[in-house]
Amino acid sequence: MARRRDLKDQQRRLSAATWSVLAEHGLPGLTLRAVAERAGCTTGMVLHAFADKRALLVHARELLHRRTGQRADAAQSAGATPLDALRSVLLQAASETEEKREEARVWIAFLAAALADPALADLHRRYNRSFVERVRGLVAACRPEWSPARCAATATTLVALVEGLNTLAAVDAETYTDDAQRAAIDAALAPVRAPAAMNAAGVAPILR
Amino acid sequence: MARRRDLKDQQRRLSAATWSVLAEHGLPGLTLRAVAERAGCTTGMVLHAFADKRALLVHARELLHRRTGQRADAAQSAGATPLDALRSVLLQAASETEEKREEARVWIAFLAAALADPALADLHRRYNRSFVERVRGLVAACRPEWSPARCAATATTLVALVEGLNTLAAVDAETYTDDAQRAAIDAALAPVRAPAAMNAAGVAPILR
DNA sequence: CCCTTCCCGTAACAAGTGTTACCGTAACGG
DNA sequence: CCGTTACGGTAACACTTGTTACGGGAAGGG
Repeated sequence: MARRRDLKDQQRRLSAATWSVLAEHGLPGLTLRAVAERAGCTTGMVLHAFADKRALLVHARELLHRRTGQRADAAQSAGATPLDALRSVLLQAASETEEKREEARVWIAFLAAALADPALADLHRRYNRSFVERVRGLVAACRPEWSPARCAATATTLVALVEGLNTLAAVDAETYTDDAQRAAIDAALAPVRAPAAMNAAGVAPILR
Repeated sequence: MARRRDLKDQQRRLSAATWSVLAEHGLPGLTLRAVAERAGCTTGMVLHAFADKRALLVHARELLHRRTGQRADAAQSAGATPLDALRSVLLQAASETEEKREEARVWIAFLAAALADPALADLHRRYNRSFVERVRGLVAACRPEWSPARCAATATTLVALVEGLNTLAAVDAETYTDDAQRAAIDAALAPVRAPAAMNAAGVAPILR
């Protein structure tokens, strides 16, 4: 026995290198050699830590979800009221900072890769649904009188808005500034905030 | 002089083939040979119609925008009232049908390519801004009393929602059904529909 | 009918890809 | 202090990529 390695740590480091390459050179620039160089090793070492390029992508995708999930956990538990928690979770998931915008670029690259790789597509679906589920729970906590269907619909809407903001801010940060994103999220939260929504006639109905 | 060709038509056909390949095999599967095969010709012919692979991508992106723009024009002019027009434009831009979801996949692939190609990124920004501008005009027509800033903010929000719906529906059509998308858009249109929005305290302020 | 003129398919090219096998080497156990 | 063993770097592999050069052949004009 000699010279044991920390496989988990290597995989973590290589996943981080994958994010970095994706953020800088996009999906077409993601080669094993680029990842290796970014991680400060060789392609041989990469394929000793992962069986495949796909395995590397899958692991990097999983780790990205875990990271964003932990951040969402923190934001959620930091909110005093359910509404605060919901707002924090949504804002934190959007692209306020340049770092977040970089993460959005990585997310888009993974999404594009998922369109060609069923395994990645499965991950994307699972992770996005867990995010929707988180938001749905928070919406339900904010408005206990709402029907489950209405909570679910609101959650999918909010998630779509946030991911849309991320997607567009990744390429056009000028149009989708952090202020614009905050305003969009607050506007979308209005029905959750208000004691009752208004219909087209201006009458406030009781929605369940 | 002999044997003249219809260059424009060739380019159109090749752009269509590019969309088809992108929708089916994603960005990694977009090779000149795949495009040529889909178009029923050879790579030589492709590179006689376009100087470059990038030129092909740019042209295909431009044509995609023109097509969606024309569809938006039709939806817009079909609406009897400004609100109808706005709603039609947004719904038509979302992914109601499988054909639209395919288009969304193509859009995502172009977006991912834009993250590695400044020319495509420029196109993306320009096209997205023109869409925001279209929506902004319609919002202003719906609510003439709103300030330009409020119209603009509402427009960016609506566009982000629609593109988010497209993005998520492209991979998870089960969660983001056409009904869910319609509900999301209608919910987001509520403030435009209602004569006045409500603030957090439930009081209806006059917003300019 | 021939001849010119322009297409476009063929096929080669060099570069870069993921992947594999191999071997030097560094570190641990005795 | 040395031998063993796993680790990881080297380098080659087969393949695909975008791109280029060239030649056959079809269509039009005279």
